[in-house]
This record gives sequence, structure tokens and C-alpha cells, in this order.
Amino acid sequence: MTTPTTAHLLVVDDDMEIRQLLSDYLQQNGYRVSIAADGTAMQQMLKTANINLIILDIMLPGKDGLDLCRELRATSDIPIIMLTARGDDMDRILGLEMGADDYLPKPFNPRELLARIKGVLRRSGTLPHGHNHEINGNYRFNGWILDTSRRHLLSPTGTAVSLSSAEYRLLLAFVSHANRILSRDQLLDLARDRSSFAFDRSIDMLVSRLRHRLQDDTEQPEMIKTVRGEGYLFLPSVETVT
Amino acid sequence: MTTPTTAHLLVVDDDMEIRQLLSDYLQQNGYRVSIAADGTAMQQMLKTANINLIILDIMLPGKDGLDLCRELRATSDIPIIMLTARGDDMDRILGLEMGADDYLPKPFNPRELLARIKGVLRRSGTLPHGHNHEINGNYRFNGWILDTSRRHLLSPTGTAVSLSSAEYRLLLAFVSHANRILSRDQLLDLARDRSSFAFDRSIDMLVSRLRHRLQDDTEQPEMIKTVRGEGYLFLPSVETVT
DNA sequence: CTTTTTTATAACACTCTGTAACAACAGCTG
DNA sequence: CAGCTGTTGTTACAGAGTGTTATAAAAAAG
Repeated sequence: MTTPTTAHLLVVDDDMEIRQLLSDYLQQNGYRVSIAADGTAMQQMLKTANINLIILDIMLPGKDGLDLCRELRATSDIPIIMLTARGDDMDRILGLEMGADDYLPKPFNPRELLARIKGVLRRSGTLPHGHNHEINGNYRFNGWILDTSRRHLLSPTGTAVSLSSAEYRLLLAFVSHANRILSRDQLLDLARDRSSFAFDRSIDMLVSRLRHRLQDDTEQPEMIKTVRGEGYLFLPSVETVT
Repeated sequence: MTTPTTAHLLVVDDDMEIRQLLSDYLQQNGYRVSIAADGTAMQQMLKTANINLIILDIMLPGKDGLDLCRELRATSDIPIIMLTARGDDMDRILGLEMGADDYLPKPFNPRELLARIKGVLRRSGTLPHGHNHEINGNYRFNGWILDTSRRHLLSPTGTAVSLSSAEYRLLLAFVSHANRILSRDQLLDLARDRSSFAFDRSIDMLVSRLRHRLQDDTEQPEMIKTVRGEGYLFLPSVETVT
């Protein structure tokens, strides 16, 4: 590898040998690498280090990788590459759309892992980690502009649309997690006031109000699509503007 | 279920009633089933029969299920599904660490047990399974376009056709496994909501609804053809578009 | 040709979602 | 402080989505 990189990876696998092997290999290729044996160790690591990408084995003792992946997605946009056993039920896993950014069946060629890591980091724009509400600037989608400094929405025709504070937080959650199915619980985590413990159906109401602001049709949505039994999906491709 | 299988299961449970109930139910669903009341009977059975999968109650007189599981793992790779009391996460964790392949809390829906059995057998490489979904991109067939990022369908004339979630998942299963006969069970695995354990006949209904969306004639199908006794076949050649 | 098996679909039951209406509450104004 | 305004969660109910049952039609078997 010619280009130096400073990305910090976290390898989560219960097999010590694999953990060490991957860690060594990735370090040789210029990455900073931390390791964790299970979900709790992973959460611990995420608190103390600024992780750019997680490599997550789907088979883990206790909570499995799918659960962890879903939980992570509730609060974070850190890219995830899932490792699965070959011959495993990949169809099912992919169908679940847990929000992993890529999948790699074991056993794999280490160079392929490297390629995927590069690809995922490139696609994610190597965003800084953390909760969602940190970007200072504007988001643009379908001609609309969400102004995060003024907490303000501009329609494609340029007129200002006022948003209540809950509507703003919800829209921010959507634009910063676009093209991914978000469950009601995840949306509550992302959009609600810390102090409130709302019934998760209250998100429906908020979505309805936000759709109305965006003049989005429920039946043929251009922006917020309902995925029955799973949650909501923000369709437009979102551009961050500074 | 209709697909024949020759897997040989061993049910280990000290409760005679449960043993008999499970045995009957699993046999009705095409499995060969043997039973054992405790660890010694289990070991005896393993010597005399070629068992493909063990369903093991964690609560047993004498040596309990965890011990048996660990002993088995010392000498054998036979897949194990553990049955335990609901809500006991400790058991689940211990079971998985001891090498169980899956875990099912009692009381359970018998169909869920069937689903787990199928899943474990497939993962263990005993049964074949299909290829992978593409994660991103669109599919084109007969002029139709399935847009996976927006989860909707465009007709040859360019009009948007809305699909329900289940219809979308079924169509995705078809286009990503085109020109292959897919059994009802396979389609259920690929298309069902992960929390539901439906009868395989419910696929018929879904196919019927999807055909209607695609304006496909049942008698002279251009897309979804029925293969009597085997399942369904997606006829068009599918092109993946990015 | 009759019987049996399998499939297509209508009808139904049940679940999930959209939203109107209302209640509770906060902030503002006079 | 009363009264107004806007926000936000809850309740209620209509309507859409989905699995099951029932039944007729089609295909295979006898």
C-alpha cells in the first residue's frame, strides 16, 4: 500500500487467534487496530477510542453480531463490515438489512478484506464518529436544504418552512442516516428529547407531521417511506454542504 | 411442509409427553426422529444411529444439558439446538459457549423450532442453499425495473408500481435467484418477515398478489411460472443495473 | 372417466400504520 | 395572572397489509 492511512479499526471476534491474525495483518497495512472479544468489550472500546470502522464477526457468544449491529446503528454511523461463515445463510442475513456496510464470507483472502475496508471508508467519506447531531453545515436532498446552524428548512422554491424542534430532530436523524431502514426505537433514540419516554407509536405522528411539512405523499413517498413491520426509510441521496 | 428431507433428529428430554409431542410433530414434517430420556440414552443412540442434529433440553435429571453439550463437543460436530426456560439469558450464553448451534426458549411455537432446525442444518452444510442478494443496485427484467434503494417497481411504460413490503421481498428473492426453481420453503426463508413463521401455503397468496402487480397471467406466465410439486420459477433473464 | 393431489384466489381475521381529535403543557402577551 | 398560541404525546378509529381457511379449478394418477 502506498497511501498512508490513519483510520482506526476495531476487530470484534471471539476467536483469539483470528483476532490476533487480523490485527497483525491490518497493522502491517498501515491501520491502527484495536480488538474486542464480545459486545461489552466492543462498547467499552467505542467509548474510549475514536473508531472509524468496525469489523464484526456475526457469530459471537451472547449477543450475536446482528443484534450488536442493529444496536450500534441506533446511535452511531460507524461503518461496519460483517464477517459470516461461508455456507451460512447469507440470503437471510442480507435480507435483514441490519445496516452493515459490507459483508465478507469466511474464510476470506486477507487482501479482499483490505479492499472492502478501503471501499467502505471511501464511501462513508471517513466521517467522524459519534452521535448524529454534530455536523455543522447544511444538508441538501431533493432540492430541499436543511440548515443546521439556523435549524431551518428551505423548500426547493426557496421559501422557508418552519419546523418544530421535534420535527427538526427527526429530520436530522433521517438525513444523517439516509438510505437505511430505521426502526421506531432507533428514531426515538435519535430524535426524542432525552427526558421524554414516549410510546414508540408517537414517532408515527411525528413522521406524519414531517411528511406534511415536506409535502410528501404517504402512498407514493419521495422522501420518507414506510417499511411495514420494520420502520421508516429516508429515500433521497443526501449531500452535505458546508 | 412439502419438501422432503432425510435428516435424522434426536430429541433428548426427560418429559415423556414433550418427547412424544415433538417426535410426532417433527415426523409429520418429514424428519426421521429418535428419542432419548437422558444422557446415557443419548450416547447409546448416537452410537447406533447416524444422527444429523440433536434437540437437547437444558434441564435433565443427572447430567444436565450443558454438561452433555460440552461432552458432545469434545468428540463430535453434530449440530445442537438447546431448549431452555424462557428469559434465562444465562443459559443461552452458557449454551452457546458450550458449543450449541442455536437456542430456543420454552414455550415455543413448533413452527419456530422447524425454522431453527432448517437454519442450523443449512449452516452446518447438510442442506444446499441459494446464492446471495446484491446489496445495492437495480434489477431489470422484461422492461420492468426493481429499484432496491427505493423499494419500488417501475413498469415498462415507466409508471411507478407500489409494492408492499412482503411483495418487495418476494420479488427481490425471485430476481436474485432467476431461472431457478425455488421451493416454497426457500421462498419463505428469503422473503418472509424474520419474526413470522408462516405456513408454506401463504407463499401462494403472495405469489398471486405479486402476479397481479406484474400483470402476469397465471395460465401463460411471462414471469412467475408454477412448477407443480416443486415451487416457482422466475422466467425472465435479469440484468443488474447500477 | 373418476379420484386424488396440488394450486389459485376469494373471503376473512388479525395486525400494523396514518392521521384526526384531544389533552397536557410551555411560552408569550397584554 | 388569564388567555392565546404552538408543540407534543395519547387515544381512537379507519384503512391497508398479511397469514389462514375454504373452495373451485387444474393437473396427475388410477
